[in-house]
Amino acid sequence: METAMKNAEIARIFSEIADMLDFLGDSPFRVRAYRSAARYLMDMEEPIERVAEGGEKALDELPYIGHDLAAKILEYLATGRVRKHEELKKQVPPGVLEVMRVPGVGPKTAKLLYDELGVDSLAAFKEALESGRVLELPGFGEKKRARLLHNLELVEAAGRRRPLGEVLWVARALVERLEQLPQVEHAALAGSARRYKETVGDLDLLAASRRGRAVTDAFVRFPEVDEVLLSGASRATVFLKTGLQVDLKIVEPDAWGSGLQYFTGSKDHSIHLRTMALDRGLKINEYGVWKGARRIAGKTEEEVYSALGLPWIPPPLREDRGEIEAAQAGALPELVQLDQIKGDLQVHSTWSDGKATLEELAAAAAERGYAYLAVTDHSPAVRVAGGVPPEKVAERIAAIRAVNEKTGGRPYLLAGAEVDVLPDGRLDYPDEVLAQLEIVLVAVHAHFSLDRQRQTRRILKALENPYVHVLAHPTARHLGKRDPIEADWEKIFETARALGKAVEIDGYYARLDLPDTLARRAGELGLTVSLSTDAHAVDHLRFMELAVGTAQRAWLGPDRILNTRNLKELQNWLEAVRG
DNA sequence: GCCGTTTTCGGCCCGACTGTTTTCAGTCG
Repeated sequence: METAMKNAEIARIFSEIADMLDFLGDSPFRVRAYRSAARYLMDMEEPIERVAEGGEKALDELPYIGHDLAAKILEYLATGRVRKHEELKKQVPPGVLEVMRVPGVGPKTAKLLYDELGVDSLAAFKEALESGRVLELPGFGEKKRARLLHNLELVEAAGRRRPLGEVLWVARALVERLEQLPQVEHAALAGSARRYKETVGDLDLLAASRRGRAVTDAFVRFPEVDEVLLSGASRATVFLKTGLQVDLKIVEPDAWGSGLQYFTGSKDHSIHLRTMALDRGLKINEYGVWKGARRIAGKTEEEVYSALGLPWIPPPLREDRGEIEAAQAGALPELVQLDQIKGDLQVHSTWSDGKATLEELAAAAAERGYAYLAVTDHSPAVRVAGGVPPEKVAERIAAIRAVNEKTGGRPYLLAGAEVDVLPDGRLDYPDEVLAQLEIVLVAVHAHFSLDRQRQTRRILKALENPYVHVLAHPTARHLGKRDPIEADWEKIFETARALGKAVEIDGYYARLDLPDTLARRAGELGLTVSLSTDAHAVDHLRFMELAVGTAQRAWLGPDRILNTRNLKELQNWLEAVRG
């Protein structure tokens, strides 16, 4: 399988260059050029070194990459560094970039904080906010101080945790590399990433080998590794060039199952299991299940669970949220699987802010074996997203139909929209426009801070519109950047249920919205759940795996999921909603 | 720094929101 590790490394360098230029007051257009290139590199699945085989010319042909950045990519691939990046780092204190990551702090504020108060780290920023020293600065008042303090705490709470989707594919690449080592019998991703937890602090990898030292020796020499924290016979901890911490543990092949169980966690789940074991006169550790000095299980995870009289429990359920009791009762839920998904129910095209044309989306969906794809471009209120004005909707629908004509409807593109919910709950398209669309999603994109009551009323009103099918990314959160909006979800779910409408799990890696716990509640209340990627580029379609992982963490089975249905069934459902 | 039925320099999205301000700067999307 292809891996795109270098893409992430170069993206990080370009993104840091952008931040530093921004701080130094360079041209905002140059800053944006670096940011766009970084984002493009992160989005692309093809390894950049593969493109680079075609030389500077091939790189130059990529969007957002011109003569200059092509040269910098080649420089990085040849030397492992970019001179401009190194030079800027001498001019900008590293902590300043952290401060700029606090929402509400841009380059101007960061510069002011640094020049006037010497703020060069998050800690110094926090001190300046708490002591009130910031109030000396022009443009700073009490409200701003309080807001920035809150945002700082948000960033701190997110800590070094990263969205799962930022690291999952990196993890897979490392696992493959481990599997190729001759001393390694198996390798796997463990930890919270295996459980599809929305954010991960570090990566936990497990390898089975009789020669641990040789494995860690090889591992710390992987080209992605920047710094080695420790390396021994049974474990190694490193930092990758992307700043990500990776722990590798090695167990004997006979202990593979117990090692995998132990390092997958969660901690609460494992503690619960160990307590159960003690009640039966057994002991569990990472080396096996023990009866006295005799090992009675450990080669596979199935064996470990079976030793406790339990069926194997899928990792996304392992949070000690009732899964062990359910397993004991033989009542583990059937979970939806990625290969049961027949289509993606929220994607954006070049008609609004997507990077892919309708034709490109159709081709990418066909490649994934999808039967259908809902093209749901933005409505005009989301200005930054180039929303489609109502008078252009008919033209857009015609363009979608034309693609279906051409492809024979394989996959079938549904003419949809992601319609903004205005602050008072009215929708951003009139009913006669909504009526022309085959699928209508509604979503909040602004006015996040309405109080709970007004926010709830706003969403209920949107759901009550007879043309609406799905409430998309309901909480509007952005991992590590924006809190979920406050609303009475119980009431919203009950209303959606009564109206026969669906709620969404948006699988875009920075959203994962509904979050797992709310999605579980939605499932318990009998709601239909729509899975999507919110793709703005064809490569984003891969985030369906994250939507499915989140659905699994929410205990959702295929019968709860709207897009496990075939096209005809989906169309029947869409029509039935409108009565 | 990218891009171009403008091929070579000038344009690059720009309005809403917030908090602070007496008319606006900074940030965000």
